[in-house]
Formats: sequence, structure tokens, C-alpha cells
Amino acid sequence: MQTEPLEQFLQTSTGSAGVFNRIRESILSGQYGYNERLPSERDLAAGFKTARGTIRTALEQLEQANLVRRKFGSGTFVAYRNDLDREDIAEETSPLELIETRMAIEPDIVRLVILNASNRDLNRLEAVLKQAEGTENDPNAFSESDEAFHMALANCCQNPLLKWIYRLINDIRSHNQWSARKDNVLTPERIRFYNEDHWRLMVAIRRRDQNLAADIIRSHLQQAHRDLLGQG
Amino acid sequence: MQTEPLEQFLQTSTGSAGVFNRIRESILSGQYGYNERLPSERDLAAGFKTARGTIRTALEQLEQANLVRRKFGSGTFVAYRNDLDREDIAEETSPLELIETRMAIEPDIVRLVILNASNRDLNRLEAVLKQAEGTENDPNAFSESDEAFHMALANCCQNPLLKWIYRLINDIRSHNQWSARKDNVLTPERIRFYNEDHWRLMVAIRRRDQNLAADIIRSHLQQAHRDLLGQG
DNA sequence: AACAAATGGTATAATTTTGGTCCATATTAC
DNA sequence: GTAATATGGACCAAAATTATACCATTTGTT
Repeated sequence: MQTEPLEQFLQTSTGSAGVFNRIRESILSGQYGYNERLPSERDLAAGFKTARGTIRTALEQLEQANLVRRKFGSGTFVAYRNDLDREDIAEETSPLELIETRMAIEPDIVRLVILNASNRDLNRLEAVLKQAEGTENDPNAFSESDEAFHMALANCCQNPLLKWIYRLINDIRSHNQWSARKDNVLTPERIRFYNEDHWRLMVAIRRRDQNLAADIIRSHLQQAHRDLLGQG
Repeated sequence: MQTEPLEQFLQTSTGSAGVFNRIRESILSGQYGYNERLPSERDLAAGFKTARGTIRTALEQLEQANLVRRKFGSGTFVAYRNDLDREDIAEETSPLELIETRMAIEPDIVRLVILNASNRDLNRLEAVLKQAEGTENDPNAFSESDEAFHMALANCCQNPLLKWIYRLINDIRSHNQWSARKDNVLTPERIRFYNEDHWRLMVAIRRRDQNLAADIIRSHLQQAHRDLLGQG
């Protein structure tokens, strides 16, 4: 059992600590997938040109760190999950991370909309926006039409890959409800503000004013971010 | 202790787990379509040079994972509906649209990396970068390590949703090969330029200089965009 | 309708592989 | 020099793999 400080242990590159670090890095960097079987202790020993006992102490540390799981007579398996599927992502994504992701993508979507959208696209967009009116007192209804508007925006960017990605984001957005917060956050006043943002954005897009539109969508999402944090 | 890359001896997946992984990959990558029949257990055994029992345990796991469905006396059939959209998107997306999408997302990924990545993350990133050296004369090798670097970048942003999205983009990127262009575009000179960009980006990230890093990644992608259009 | 071939399902025993344990010795670190 | 760690070997017990043989169902042909 090692008695050094953890940091020192983690930086060591020789002996069992070194083996521990190398395998740990390989697992953490996603080089080896979940449930994949590591080579046998004897093969690892041969690979690292070290004794089996050394490998074993390293594997014991890895097991203690919940990075691997060892089965008697079977093998050593990766227990660290680093590639999540869609359901896992939907479950794991926090409201903040969702906003963060939208802030990364939506300004560029708006930019592309301005460059590529036809007038018919914009008319369709405006039609969606009109449906959002009169939802000041119904957070759920507003939430739905808000999603519809942003989705319609993505549909106008003329880039099928971006459209597809935004649909995935939107799916995750509707999967996570945080409805408890919704009633607190989406007051009639806030809903009016959001709707005004949408209309100002619509006008900027019609004027094909990239900078203004990008600013609006950015501040729109930053406002949503602040509202989420309860910083008014 | 041995200090060569682990990949050399850690990569092999053996036994039923190995068969499981390889068939699973074939299904997920669309090599076997929905409802398509896999080879018989005996044929698979011959193909994998292993016993039928081993194949059977692998198939049992695949069935448990709802990837295949086995019918007595009939055969083993793919039960995984390969996200039809995704295949279509991969087919439909043009190189330009791909770059466009990456330009929308990667600058923000870099921003988040600077805000959230630990030193250990950055060391891992640098390790990936080092593997890309000496690929000036091998466009395919460079292409692979370039994908690995940008993916590693996404892995450092600490936002699982963004990570996941970038993985999808990267999958589509490797799905579409446009290898015909690759040899024209990825000259030794260009590869050197790209690698220099990566290192400059790495330095900017280490200095936690958001603006510089964002500029570098943006110009990096714009250069790729120009190269694609042959306006070098 | 009857048959034959191919398929997945089951059972079993021998063999191989794998992790678990112990120990005497050598090496390394402090 | 002392304590901690690494080494190399032997053996154990659990699990997986292999190699057969045979059963039950489906499928296609005659």
C-alpha cells in the first residue's frame, strides 16, 4: 500500500504506479470502451515488461478507483463509461449545459439563416412566432411555442447537418422538463420579454443584419441563462 | 518498465467479448442493415476461427442488448434500427456544410475548454497532438490524427452534450471520405500548416487566452474551407 | 405431403485461460 | 542499513473455450 500523497502517486511513471497511470489514462481518454476486456495480467506483464505482481497492484488500484472490474477466471473489464448514448445524454444534461450548448450553436444558425433563408422561409418563421402570442399566462404553452420557434429557425439555415443537430438538442430540451422551475422562471413578464426578443430577432433577420441578429440571440440565451440561475 | 504506446498490446479484444464487440460495431456502423440476417453460428465460428459456443455467448449478449433477434431454425437477425436519419444525413452532408457546422461549434468548444479543462486534460490533449507529428507525407494518417485531436478537444470541454454532438459530427466526418480530394488538398506543406495551427492553438489554450484560441480555430477552419474550394 | 438441408437450442466433458494466493529473493528508495 | 517495493515462480480455483453430439424448428424442394 502506497503512503505518498495522491498527486505524487499520480505523476509517477515507474513501477506499479506507472502502470496504473498508463492504463488509467487509456481508459479515461476513451481509448478503451466500456466493458471492454483488458489483456490478461500475464499479457500485461509481458507488454509492460514487468512482473505480474506489479500489474496486479496496479489493477487493484484501478479497481479501487472504479475504473475496472475484475472477474475471477474471466478477466479484467473496463468499468468506466465515457461514451454515452442518447438516452444517457438526455438524462445527464443539466439545464445549464443545455443553454451552454445552445449558445454555442444558435448564433451561427441565425447567421446562416440570414445568409441562406428565402422569403418564404421567413414568412413561415413569422407564422410560428404569431402562434406564440397570448401565452403569457401559460408557461407550458409558451415553452412549446418557444421550442417551435427556435426549431423553425434551425430549419431555415439550409444546412441539413446543423438542422439535424439542432433537432437533437431540441429533443433533449423537451425531454428535460424541470417543470418545477418553469413556473418560477416563466412569469408573464418574462414570457413577454422573451417574445419581444423573438420579434426583434425576426426584424433583424428580415433586415439581413447579421451582427444585430447575433447579438439578440446571444443576449436572449444569456437572459435565459440568468433566469435559470435565479439572478433575475 | 515498458514505455511504448499501450495500443500495441492493449488493443486486442479476445474471446466472446471480442466477437461481441466486432459484431456490435458492424451493426452500429450499418454494415448489417435492419432485419438483415447474420451468418449462421457455424459460419461465424468458422469466420472468427473460434468455437460455436463462443459465438453463441456473444450472440446471447447481443440479443440481451437488443441488437439482434434470434429465431429458432431460421437465423439471427439485426434488431437495431440504424437511426435512419443519421445515415441519410451522413450521405446528404457536403464537405462545405460539414466545415460550416464545425465553424459554428468548435470555437465555442475551445472557449469552454479554456474555461473548464484541467491540466491533466491538457496534457492528454498534447499527447494526442504529439502523435500527429511526422505525418506530413501521409494524408490518411494525418487525417486520422487530426480527427483525434479535434475530438480530444471536444472531450475536454466538460459538457457531455457538446461532447456527444461533436462525436456525431466526427462520425459523419469520417463517414464521408472525399478521399479523392484528400490527396490534392493535404499536401505536405498544408499538413505542416495545419499541425502548426494545432500547436499554436495548444499554446493559446495553455495560456487560457480565449480570444487568441478562438481566432486560431476559426482561421484554421477557414483555411480548411478555402483549401476545400481550391482557393488555397 | 414428404423429405432434406440448414438453422438455432441444448448438453457434456476435456482443455485452456484467467484471476487469486503465497513465498523466497532481488531491487529500489529513503 | 532499513523498509518498502518489485520480481519470478509455483500452485489453486473459477470461468471461459473447445470439440462433439444430438434435438427442435424453419425453410425450400421434390
